[in-house]
Amino acid sequence: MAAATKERILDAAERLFADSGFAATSLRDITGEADVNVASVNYHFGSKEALLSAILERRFRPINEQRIALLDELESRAGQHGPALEDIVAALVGPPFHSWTGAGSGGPKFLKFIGQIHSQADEEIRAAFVRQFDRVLTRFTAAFERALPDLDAGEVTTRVLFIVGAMAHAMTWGEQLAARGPRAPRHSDRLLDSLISFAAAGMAAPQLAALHMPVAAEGGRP
Amino acid sequence: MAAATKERILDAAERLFADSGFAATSLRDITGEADVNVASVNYHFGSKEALLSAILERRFRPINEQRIALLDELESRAGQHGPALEDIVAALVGPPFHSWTGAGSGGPKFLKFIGQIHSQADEEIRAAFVRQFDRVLTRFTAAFERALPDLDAGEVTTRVLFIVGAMAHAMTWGEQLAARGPRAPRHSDRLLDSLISFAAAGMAAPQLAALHMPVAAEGGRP
DNA sequence: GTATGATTAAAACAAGTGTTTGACTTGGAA
DNA sequence: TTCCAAGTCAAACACTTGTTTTAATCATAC
Repeated sequence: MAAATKERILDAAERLFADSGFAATSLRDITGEADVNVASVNYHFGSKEALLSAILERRFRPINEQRIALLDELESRAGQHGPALEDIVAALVGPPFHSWTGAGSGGPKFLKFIGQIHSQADEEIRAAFVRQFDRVLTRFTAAFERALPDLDAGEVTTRVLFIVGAMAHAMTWGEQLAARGPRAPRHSDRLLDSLISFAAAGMAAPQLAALHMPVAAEGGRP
Repeated sequence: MAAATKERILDAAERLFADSGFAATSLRDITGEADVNVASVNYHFGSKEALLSAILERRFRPINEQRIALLDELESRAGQHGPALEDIVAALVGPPFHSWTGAGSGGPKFLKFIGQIHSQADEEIRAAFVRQFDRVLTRFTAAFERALPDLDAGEVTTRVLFIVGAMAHAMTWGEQLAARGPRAPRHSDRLLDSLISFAAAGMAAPQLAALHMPVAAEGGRP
């Protein structure tokens, strides 16, 4: 019964964190939903924060490993010019989406949870998350830099940030806006296709060469 | 002294909400930072939730009004084809950025606060925010639809969602990633320029006509 | 001057927080 | 059967939460 309890807590917590956020969800909300005793969270995980870490570990590790595996494969197949832009984008944003319909589990709530986490500003949560994501960001930034030699490094990082934000936002709000009738945004596979084509085009946009401040902005930033 | 207290509370709360989120920030954190009594929040605003509403009101109303005013002006100037894509994008994402350096106030923290709010999944907060933003979303979706007649309506809504997400994410995380040395993302004016050119290019991306599932996906979705 | 209404202050409120305790129940191994 | 570690449970822990109360203070009009 031990494993069952742990899993039940993880599932319930993930669901509730997705809906209400980390701080606004109490342990009693979680244990109530999971139908277990309050003390079991601290028995199995140690603390509420550690529970969050466990969720991150369970879900994001496979996702980030898949991202990097996909990128590895793309780069080994590609010629000296590196993989195509769309493929890099797909390797970056695809895994979180596929964890939806993927075998193990997840469910729509997990997409919302990803969106939540990506935008949680709490220092501790952010630290735990950045630790997981940093290697991915570095690898993909490098890949994009090779595919887009006209952009300088800072611009590439900025645009990767845009892509991740677009993804997270769509995940968090997609459900809510699905009620917009004919103007409702797509979701699932179609949403992923939209995101990939949007992000690839955005990535490939020409870099404006200091349009508004032609000279003053050229100096190094402290 | 009354006005001073109210303003001090608003400023402190905005700053702290930006850093830690709504739920994780206590009234005592706020009143401590603002150097006022705990009771003054409930005296001046009525409740913690109402304080958040007051912040939204103070900041987002002018921003959303400016967005729509800019769009009005663009459309009155433009020919029958409507305004240019970049201009629409700029009218959408410019105002929140300019509230940074703009007269009244704001400060960098306000950008982070916007990012927070845009991604808060709490039902009450979201409701208050959507109320403010819905008109903007409708107007801009219509403008984009006219500028991009090849996209269907749902796709336009989806991409507006992407843009808002990219903006919010950059605002929330930009500060954190500014320490990335040569690969640091830009911020302020440069960040806005990057966002506009990224978003306009993404908006103009060709719509994939059900690439991966040519037939099966054509049926209506339940 | 006093009276008056608005603002501030200290203290207390009940409810909820994450966490810990210690007794109780299990399921197998010896 | 006896034993023991693993797990569960109700209860309590100390503390924080948003809110309210009541008294003190303030500015200002009379």
